[in-house]
Amino acid sequence: MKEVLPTFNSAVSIDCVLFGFDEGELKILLIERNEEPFKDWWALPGNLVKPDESVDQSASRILHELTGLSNIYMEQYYTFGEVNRHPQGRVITVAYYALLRLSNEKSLKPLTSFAKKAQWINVQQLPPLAFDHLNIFDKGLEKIKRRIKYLPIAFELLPEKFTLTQVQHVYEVILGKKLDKRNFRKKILSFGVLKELDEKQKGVSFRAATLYKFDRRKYAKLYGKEFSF
Amino acid sequence: MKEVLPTFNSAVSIDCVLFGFDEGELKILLIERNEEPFKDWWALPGNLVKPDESVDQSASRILHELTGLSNIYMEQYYTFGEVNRHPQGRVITVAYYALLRLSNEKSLKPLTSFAKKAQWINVQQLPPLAFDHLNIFDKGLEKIKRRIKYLPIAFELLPEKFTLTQVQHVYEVILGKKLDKRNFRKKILSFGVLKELDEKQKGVSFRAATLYKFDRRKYAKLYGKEFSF
DNA sequence: ATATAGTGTGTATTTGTTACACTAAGTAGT
DNA sequence: ACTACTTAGTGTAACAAATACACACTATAT
Repeated sequence: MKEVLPTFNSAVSIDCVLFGFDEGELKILLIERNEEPFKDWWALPGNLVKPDESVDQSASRILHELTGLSNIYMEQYYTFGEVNRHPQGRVITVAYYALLRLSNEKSLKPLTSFAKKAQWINVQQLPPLAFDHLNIFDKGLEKIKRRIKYLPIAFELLPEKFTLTQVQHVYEVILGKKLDKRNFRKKILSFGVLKELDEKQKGVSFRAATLYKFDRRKYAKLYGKEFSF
Repeated sequence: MKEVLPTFNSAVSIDCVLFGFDEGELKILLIERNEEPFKDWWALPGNLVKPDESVDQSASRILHELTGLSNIYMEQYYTFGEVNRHPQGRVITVAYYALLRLSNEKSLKPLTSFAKKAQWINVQQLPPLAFDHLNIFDKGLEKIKRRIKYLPIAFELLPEKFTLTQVQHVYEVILGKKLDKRNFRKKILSFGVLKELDEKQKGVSFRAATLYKFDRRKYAKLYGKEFSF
C-alpha cells in the first residue's frame, strides 16, 4: 500500500451526487478542486467523515456547506472501496444521492468553502471527473432511475407547486425516455397523492396549466413507504 | 469519541448476511463470538478490511474463511456508520448479503477461525445479536426481498437442478407470503430462462417432479441485467 | 382576428394478474 | 394386485392494468 500520506490510511469519505432539475434538464452540482490530487478537475462534492459524526450526518454537513440548506432529501446508495481509487492513500467513500429544488434565485449560489467554485452541470454533458467519480455518478443515476419507480422522489426536484407536465418531464429525464401524456396523467393521478390547487401557472405565454402539490399525508396513509410507478 | 482503542479510529469492517435455503427454510449463518465486546453473543460474520484489499475482496475473503468456498454470490447493500455502533471505537461497517446453495453434506461445516462456532439459524428464530447486527440483518432481508423481483437470485440458493416447487418455496419464504402454484409456474416459465431436464427428482416417496436448471446464457441474452417478477 | 404553443381529455386493444379445483403419477403398505 | 397417500401438473374466465392513439380548448402575443 501507499505510504505517501499515512494519515489517509483507512480514511472514510462521503461523496454526494446532488441532483437538480431546471428548465427541463437534469443537472448535478460539481466543484472545481482547489488541491492536489486532481487540482483544477471537476469532482463530486465530498469530504472526510469526522470522528464525531455519523456518515449520514457527514453527508448532511457537506450538503449544508455546499448549499447553505438543511433538510435536503438524500439517501446513501453505495460504498466504493477499491484499494487504489485515491492516489494518495486508502480512502473508502460512501456515496449519497441528494435531490434539490432549484428555484431560480438560489440555484447558482452555493458556498464554496472547499473548492474554487461549484456549478450545476447537465448530466448529459459532464466533463471528465476526478478519481472514480464518473463511476460514482453513473451508479447514482442508476439508483434514482430505479427508485423513482417506487419512491415519490420526483417531487423533491420540483417546487412546492408544479404542473403535471413538469412532473412528467422529471420522469422522462430520469428514466431517459418519452412518456405518453394521457397515460402518464392517468397513472400519476391514480395514486391519489396529488392535490389539485385552485391556482394556475403564471408568466407563460400560453394557456396556463393547473398547479398541483404533493400530499405527503395522503401518501403516508395510502402507501406507507412506497408506491409503484 | 472513545479513546479506549485508538487503533479503532475510523476503522472499516465488513459484515455478511449469508443466506441459505434448506428444507424449505431460509437461514443465515451466525457465529458465536470469541472475544469482547459481546463475547459469547451471536453475531454476523465479519472482520476489518485490510489495507491491501478492496471492500469486495474483503467480503469474499470473509466468506471464504467461513465456508471454504470461493465464488459465493454476494452483493454490497448498505453501509452502517453511526458513531456509537461499536462500543470500543469508531467502526464503520459495509454490509453484504450473500447466497449459498446448502447441499446436505457441506451445510454445517464452516471453518471457525474467528469464532467459537458457526451455525445456520432460521431467520424466523434469531437470537439476540451483537452490535447493531439485527438492524443490519433486517435491512439485508429487505434488500433481497426487493431484488428477488428483478434479479435471478433464487437460483443461487438452490442446487443446480431443482424442481419448480422448490423455486416457489424460495420466493415464498423470501417474500413472506404464499403464492398460487399455477400462476407461479406460468410466470416463472414465461421468462424463458429455465431449462427443463430429462430427469426427475429422486428419493421421494411420491410422484417425482421434473428437474429444471437455470440457463444463465439465455438469461443474459434475453434480459441483460434484470427481469421483472 | 389570428397564429401559436401547450393544456386537457376518452376509448379500444392488448397484456398481465388473479382466483380457482381436479386428474395424473409415483410410492408404500397390505 | 389393490388401496391409500402425497405431490405433480394443468386451463380458463374475470378483472385490472398498460398501451396506443388524435383532437378540441384556452390563454397570450401580435
